[in-house]
Order: sequence, then structure tokens, then C-alpha cells
Amino acid sequence: MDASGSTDAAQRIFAAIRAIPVGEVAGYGEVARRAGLPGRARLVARLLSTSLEPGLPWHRVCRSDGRIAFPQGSHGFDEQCARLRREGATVVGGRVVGRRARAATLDEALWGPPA
DNA sequence: CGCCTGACCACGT
DNA sequence: CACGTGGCCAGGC
Repeated sequence: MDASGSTDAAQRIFAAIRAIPVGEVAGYGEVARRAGLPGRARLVARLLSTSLEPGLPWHRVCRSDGRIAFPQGSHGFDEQCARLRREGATVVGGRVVGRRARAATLDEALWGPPA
């Protein structure tokens, strides 16, 4: 690792997460892809679980289907849910519902929808 | 050095 | 929509 204490991959992932617009959510895989690390979704998850950075909008990161990664009722779930709502998003049944989180399955529907 | 686990993802049934 | 399977990478034991 470098002198900053984190690997380049980690830095890119953090940058990708910070790049998520307020009120929107991105899947782990999508974040990894944007960070230039396709297929490293698990790396993103592990990063958030171990080396969370202060000021990082981790609450904007959820599963590919728009669901919060934590089990309903957990502290993490509650925290993420509250933060998302504060940003204007809506959470129902552990699912993030913005104007469109109705993605059938793919992240494409979540990030690249035709107006 | 090998095995198990994990804030995951996609596909097929 | 639920379940099972394979793949991916990194860390802990």
C-alpha cells in the first residue's frame, strides 16, 4: 500500500462512492465498475465494513436490486435508512425508492434509464 | 500455506 | 419471487 495508508483501488472506490449524487443509490458492483474494478463488488463491501472513511456517503451504497445490504432491524440498516430519507429518498421494506429504484434487475435500469 | 467467511453479483430453474 | 450454483477478491485463523 502507499503512504496514504490505502491502496489505489480503495481510493478509487471511495471516489466513486463520493461521486454518487445525493438521494441516489448505487450497487456495490456498479461502484466497483465506476472505480475501474469490474467484478470487485466484494472488495467494495469489505472496504465499507472494515475501512470506512469519515464523510463517506456509504449509505448511498446498496445492493444491485436497490435493497439495503443489512438485515432489517440491524443498526446499520436503521442508520442507512435514516440517512437516505434525510437526503430525500424513500425506503420501503428495506428497498430504496427514489423516483425510480424500480429496477427490474440490472444496474442499468438504476443508472441509465431513458428519461 | 490452505480453508472459511463475507455490507456481493449474475444466471438458471 | 425464492433457491441453488459459480465466480470474484481479500482477510482471519
